[in-house]
Amino acid sequence: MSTLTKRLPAQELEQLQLEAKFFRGLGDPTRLKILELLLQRERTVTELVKTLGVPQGRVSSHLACLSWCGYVTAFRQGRNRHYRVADRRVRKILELARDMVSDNAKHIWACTRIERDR
Amino acid sequence: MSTLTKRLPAQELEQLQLEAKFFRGLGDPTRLKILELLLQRERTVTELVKTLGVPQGRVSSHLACLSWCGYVTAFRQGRNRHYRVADRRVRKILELARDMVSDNAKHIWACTRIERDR
DNA sequence: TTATTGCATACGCTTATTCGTATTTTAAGT
DNA sequence: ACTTAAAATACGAATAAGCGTATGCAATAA
Repeated sequence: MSTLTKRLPAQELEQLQLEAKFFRGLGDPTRLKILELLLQRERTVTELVKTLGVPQGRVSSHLACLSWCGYVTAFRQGRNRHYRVADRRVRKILELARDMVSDNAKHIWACTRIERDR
Repeated sequence: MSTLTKRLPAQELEQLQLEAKFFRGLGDPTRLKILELLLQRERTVTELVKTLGVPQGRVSSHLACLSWCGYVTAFRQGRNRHYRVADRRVRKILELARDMVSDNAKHIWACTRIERDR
């Protein structure tokens, strides 16, 4: 638990923790790839599993995570559960990030405080 | 290491990993608070330490992280090292996120796949 | 109702990330 | 050159997050 806890008003702290958690939702390559696929078109879990080549359980977990953070929504249709991107802002935020990353790729790559191969 | 490794072209995988890492750079409340302070105005490490109430070493580490990701830049002036936000897009991305978070606060809070009190 | 398909969740393990604390490096000021 | 303020880095301990595997659950179809 961060030392911030002791210095910031509870409400502000909570807001920061929430935002941090929100960003961590985007901090995994599999989840980013899922979002990319869902930005193309809505998909079922099974479709994602097939495309990604990642075990079904893990895909579901990642989807749960994305859903909690508000990046995607889901609905049932027949036997399947369809996922789609929840919000226009998702595309915006990803584009902004991609922009910045391409400007700073070498730097980020060199950073040792966050591991790379994940 | 994610299973994606085996299914994606190396270059695309690397791009995703880079972006994920980039977002994880924003995935800590202390770093978000630092950015918030730097968006107000440029500051030295010592000033940040005083304001945050966080040990100096840790502030420096977080700054290093933010710097590698391209969120901040620094320059020396006299004895001090001044940090500032590197890019207009930083403010944009944070505002976008704050927007989305305020729409989804309850959901994010309930997510158990990412811990909250950090 | 039973079987089956599609999806969500659980659990132990491994790997990342942060923290606390201490130490080292850097370079300005004397 | 020497001192010292300012900042960066190191290291072990603690916590978080991801993975593989297995199991549970729900709803449709038989």
